[in-house]
Amino acid sequence: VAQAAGVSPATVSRALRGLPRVSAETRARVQQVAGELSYVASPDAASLASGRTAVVGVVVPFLARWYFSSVLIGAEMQLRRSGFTVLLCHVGNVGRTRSSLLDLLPPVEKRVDALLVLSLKLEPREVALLRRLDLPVVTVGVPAEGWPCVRIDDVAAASTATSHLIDFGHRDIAYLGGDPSHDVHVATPSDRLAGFRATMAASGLPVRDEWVLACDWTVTGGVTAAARLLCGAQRPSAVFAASDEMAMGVLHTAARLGLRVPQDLSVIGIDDHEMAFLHDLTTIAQPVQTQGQLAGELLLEAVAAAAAPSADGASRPDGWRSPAGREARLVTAPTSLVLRGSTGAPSCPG
Amino acid sequence: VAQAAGVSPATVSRALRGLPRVSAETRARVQQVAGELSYVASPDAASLASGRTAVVGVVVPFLARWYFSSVLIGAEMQLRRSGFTVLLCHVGNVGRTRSSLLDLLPPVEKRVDALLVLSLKLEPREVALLRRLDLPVVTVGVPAEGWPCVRIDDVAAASTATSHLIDFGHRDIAYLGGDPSHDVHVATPSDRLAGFRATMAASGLPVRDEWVLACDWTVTGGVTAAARLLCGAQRPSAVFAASDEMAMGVLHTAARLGLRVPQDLSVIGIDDHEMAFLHDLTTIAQPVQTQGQLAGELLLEAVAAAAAPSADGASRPDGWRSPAGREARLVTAPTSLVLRGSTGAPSCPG
DNA sequence: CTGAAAGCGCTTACAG
DNA sequence: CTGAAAGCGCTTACAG
Repeated sequence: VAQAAGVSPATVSRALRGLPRVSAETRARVQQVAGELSYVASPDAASLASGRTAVVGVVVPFLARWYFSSVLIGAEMQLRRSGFTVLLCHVGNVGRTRSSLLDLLPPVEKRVDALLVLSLKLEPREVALLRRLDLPVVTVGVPAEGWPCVRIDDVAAASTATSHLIDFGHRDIAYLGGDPSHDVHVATPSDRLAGFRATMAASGLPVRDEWVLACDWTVTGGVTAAARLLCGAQRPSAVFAASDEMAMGVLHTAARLGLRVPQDLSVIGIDDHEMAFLHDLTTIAQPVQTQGQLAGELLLEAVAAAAAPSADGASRPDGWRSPAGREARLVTAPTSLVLRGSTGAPSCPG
Repeated sequence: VAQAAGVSPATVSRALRGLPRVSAETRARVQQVAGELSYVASPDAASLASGRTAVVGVVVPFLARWYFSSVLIGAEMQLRRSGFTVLLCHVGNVGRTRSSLLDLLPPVEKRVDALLVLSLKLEPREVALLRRLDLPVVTVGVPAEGWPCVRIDDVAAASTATSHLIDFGHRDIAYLGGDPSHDVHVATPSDRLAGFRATMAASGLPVRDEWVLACDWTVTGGVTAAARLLCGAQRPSAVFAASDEMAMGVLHTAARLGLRVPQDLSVIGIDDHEMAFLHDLTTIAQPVQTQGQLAGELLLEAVAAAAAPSADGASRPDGWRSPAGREARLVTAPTSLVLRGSTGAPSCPG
């Protein structure tokens, strides 16, 4: 350590961290010496002594998908601004099953101050683990277990998309988005399906079971699902895909089948994926990176609250605590319809 | 700690880590108790005491691009297999400049055993910092400073792509890929441009300066570069884009201009991006995730070597060390031409 | 094979 | 405002 600079380690510690009880003069000297030696405090020792790590674990199921990597970026930038670093917890999937948080978290749990969980469907044992860890948790995409959450209004987004198709005169509309029961581990926003169904019902339109397709949310998933959907004798005049990646897959299959878009088939997605414009895809845009940023803020708040619970807890009568502070914060990001060329009126309505 | 289990902390430590000097019986008991208490050793304390952290920092310029997130996944999975965790060092870019490793590394440097650097153009001061840190470093994409590196043979890949176009009869070929001097911070594989030039020269074809375009390696970058390229009076009959994302942008612009592909314009890229097939894009495939995995392996080797340098160093005469061990390992991943519909013979050759 | 002791590099009350 | 002391939870030689 840099005590060779003339003072005690305690003073160095205080000076470098900007704590109050140091004279300006001493602080300046310490800072200068530290700079010259390019000294950096060891975070491990600091966290051992202080109990805080300044690290946040981010649990993410698919690092390589646009949505997840974008959320991650947003969160990372926000957290870094406050001096936090991101430790990756990639829930790589092996075949149809994914690695469990039960295996993933142990090397991480004592190294982080909080956990950010992106759209993961948690098993009961995983939830139990998370609770036992007693770390602040924030989720993105789908509310879970009463933890604070950042997401969009999936019902409204799906409703907007569905209405858009209905307004064009479509009646035979298919939905691609994953029957929740089929999804192994990603917590799909099942509200999107609910929004679709509700909007169809409100317009007096039937939803055919064969036209509600489970899909793994990837481009290739969209390709194969669309093949099933569009090759039958009866085919819909429009498809609402719950993600742009699936929608792109649908467009690809439609093109291979010689279907004209939007005359023979309209397609709408959700996301406004960075490549959606290449396919002239109409979609519901959501601010993905911003959601990550908001999640980062929520997490910072949660860490602060966990660090100083006595601030407004101990000083008040016991009953006071729960009513105000306990409400799980639910932040809803705005969405908007992005009109492009993949939707239009059906060529032979009805 | 779980010494409530009957033995000393030292024994617990040895038992749980599988060290030799413990009886099978004791070990079993300790493991059981630890399991019941769901005890996990604190990595911070461990690293403080042992000097090893089991964490690797990954420096990545663009988290949201397919290439980088795929490499990251590959590396992460490989590292996790050996008990290592990934700490993210995202070099977010602010406008035309990026945040410096000088700011990024301090919170990370004492927390990691090694550093993986993905295609980043390092400034002299950053290189100096990296050297001073004395951590094992491995790079991906572009060899740097003699550190071990995983990449593809960029010259060969570019040569294959260029030859492919020439074989179709193209003579007027443009290159999109970033003049190295224009690139602020990503270490573009300038070998690709070199490979292009060499192959053109070998066929006696001229390379026009206006047809070698700097580009930021994104889809939108490809769109705008192509607009510049294809609107002029003189336009090439083929474009070789150094990445699929740029190539997709070119295809988009070509379509808007009413050019037929491949009759009016052939386009080839490099990557075999997961969405390349949607655009029927001919390309040079590279195994991206695998490269990440290989980089992870190299990093593990480097960590092991750093941990036990005396193993074959101290026991030999001094001169022995350098010759054999110092060679920087350079792993080259294979590439292959993926033939799709975006390339063909020009409609009016010559 | 096992335990007692020292120490990793910080931070945190506690005295001055 | 500053320093001396204890301790964070492990690991590592060193004795038994």
